[in-house]
Amino acid sequence: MTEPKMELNPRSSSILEAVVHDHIATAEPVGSRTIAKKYKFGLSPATIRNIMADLEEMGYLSQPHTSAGRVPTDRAYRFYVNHLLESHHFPKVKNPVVEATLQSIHEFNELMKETSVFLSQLSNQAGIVLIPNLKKTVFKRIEFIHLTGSRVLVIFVAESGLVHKKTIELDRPISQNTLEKISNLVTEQMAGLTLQEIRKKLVKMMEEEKTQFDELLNQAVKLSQKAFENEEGESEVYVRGTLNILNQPEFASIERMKALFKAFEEKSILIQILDKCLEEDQNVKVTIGSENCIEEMEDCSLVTSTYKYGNMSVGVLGIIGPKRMDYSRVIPVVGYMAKLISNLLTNS
Amino acid sequence: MTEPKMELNPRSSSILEAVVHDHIATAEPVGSRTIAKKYKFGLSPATIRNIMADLEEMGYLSQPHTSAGRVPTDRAYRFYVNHLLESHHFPKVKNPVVEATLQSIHEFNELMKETSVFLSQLSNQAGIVLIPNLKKTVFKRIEFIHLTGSRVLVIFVAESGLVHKKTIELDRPISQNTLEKISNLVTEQMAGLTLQEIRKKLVKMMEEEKTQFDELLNQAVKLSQKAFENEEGESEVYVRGTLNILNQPEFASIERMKALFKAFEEKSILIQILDKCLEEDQNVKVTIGSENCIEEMEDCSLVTSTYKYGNMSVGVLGIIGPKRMDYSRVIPVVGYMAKLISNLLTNS
DNA sequence: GGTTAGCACTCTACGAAGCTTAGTGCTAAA
DNA sequence: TTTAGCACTAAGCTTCGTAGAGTGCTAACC
Repeated sequence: MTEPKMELNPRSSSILEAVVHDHIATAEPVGSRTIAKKYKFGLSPATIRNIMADLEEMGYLSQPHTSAGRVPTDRAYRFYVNHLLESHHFPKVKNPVVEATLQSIHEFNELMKETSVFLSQLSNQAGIVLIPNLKKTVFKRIEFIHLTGSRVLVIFVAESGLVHKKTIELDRPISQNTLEKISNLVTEQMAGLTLQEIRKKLVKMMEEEKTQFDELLNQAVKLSQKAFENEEGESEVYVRGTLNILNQPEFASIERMKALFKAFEEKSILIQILDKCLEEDQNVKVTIGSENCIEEMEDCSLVTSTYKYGNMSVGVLGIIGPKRMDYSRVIPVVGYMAKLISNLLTNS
Repeated sequence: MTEPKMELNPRSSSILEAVVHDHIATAEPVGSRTIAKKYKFGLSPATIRNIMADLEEMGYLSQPHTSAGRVPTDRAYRFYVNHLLESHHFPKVKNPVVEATLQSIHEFNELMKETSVFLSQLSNQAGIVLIPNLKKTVFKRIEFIHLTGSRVLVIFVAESGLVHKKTIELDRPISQNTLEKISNLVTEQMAGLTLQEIRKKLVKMMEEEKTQFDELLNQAVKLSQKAFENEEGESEVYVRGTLNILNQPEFASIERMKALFKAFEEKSILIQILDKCLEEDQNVKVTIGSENCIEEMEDCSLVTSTYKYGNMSVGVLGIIGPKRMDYSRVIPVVGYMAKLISNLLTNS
């Protein structure tokens, strides 16, 4: 579906807005009489019927059945979001409690978990946060800690405050003392680099190491290799407040619900969608219904925004709810939270 | 409700078993005709009706309405689990794929997450795992790592392999170098102790420190205090495979579902129940319906077992599903997984 | 005395019929 | 171009009747 060539004239556009607006409020198909009564266009139901018939022909509205009112299509929501919502009419969002609470959390993952909770509470939808994966990370420290036997815990600390841990298994035990030296050595070499740069550097170090044999360096390279292998893909996502969605009338049917919860349980689906948002890196992005290409979620919309560490977008946060959501309330919430988190990450 | 004084005679008992068995299989109220036909007692429906009426009087069966068949009560399930299931008839559970997969996971939390997935898959119910909290932990290393400014990452490593992290904020920055020394000092002092013992030791060290002033020791004590404060209560629980429960006919009603998912989202409810299981520390424990005292879960049963590190029970794993579940299949699964995890934790 | 056949009774589930209601499309007049 | 009017449609609700499953009770049977 492409945008229709034919422009909507102002009157049709207003009617469409009214239909979308009313449907968002009531969750019911909207009839011509309702529009005529509630919204003072000075037109009779008959006229509005004609216009609605036109809008249906153009693909903006559809009828569940012959004698029902009209329901907005995905295209209608898209038009509504792109052309009818005016950002200067958005309510200002500012919540001191949220700000204070988030400021008091020092642990990165805790911060993000709490963020997803607030997103869901402020929007009355489900809140989602995609945690930065290591690809986007500039490392600050790499720490090796001895566990049991030849098992070693690796702690990655990113400049952004993100902490990631991993366990690796060696051929033979290494003492905590040596591990400390290695930690410092590796950190010295790798601090300030991204995963990709570290990979390159590792190759280079291996070659150097061949010429000038150094036991410690040798071990350091080996450990780093184990530490950094298989570490690109891992993304994590927090979803909170899914109950909010359950309360929406459109998910009263068990089958819909199941499909949706399947998508939530299979986090990989969500990650896939959110990764796409991260790549596109828009301010606040709205993905409506089937635009997200996941069958289970064709009744849902996402409102997302990337959040930044410094100048780099490192993750995505937002909300997920039925297509029929109050975009004018939700969009500023997501924008607000993204800015808030970006500030918190960058200035701390 | 206490156990009834009056013993069930063998015939009533068999009939009760048949009713429970059939209801588990069909999810429908069970009538006298069904029992007479499917289970060859050599009795007519009328006789069975009489017996079922007796069983109802004794509180083992109930009727949804006058002309429906009978449904087992909680007491019936309890009797079934306690007296009618014979563990030597349980199917043997052994799954090489599960064993191999779990063996290959080195990270504690990953291991537990995967365990909850396997629990759900093997039982066709929702799998749950309660992670050990620090109360039950014997510490092995405590590591302080410098983050940004005066922020310090604390890594707790338990003997069991459990790794817990936390961020603390100091009055003023401390260099990584000093932190390393403090890490070693604190580890030296605290290794092998439990949280409670560490608390005691900290008080003692504070007093000592007053008499013989030592800058490093001073800092170490301060950091430890911050690290160990507010760390008792935190429990974590993994729930996987909730979709399995959605497919059970008794949760076809939206309202039931919502109640259940509310309980799942509010992890604190689950933690409360599981903590109780941990205290009681039975082998495999079955909690039926209203026995768990949580209104939202009165249609559910839990089958749980503690898992051990060495001789100490440190956590709980199990499954959660409708009361009407196949206990004879589920109980051995939980037992198997508990043993498997205990072995993995202890011998590694 | 326990067991069973028979029968009246009860309640639910299901479907058809009928009514109401919301909303449409079309036509003809303003 | 707009509007009033009207015929039409489909869904939802209610009512009613029926079929079916299952019970409890009684009386007969072994």
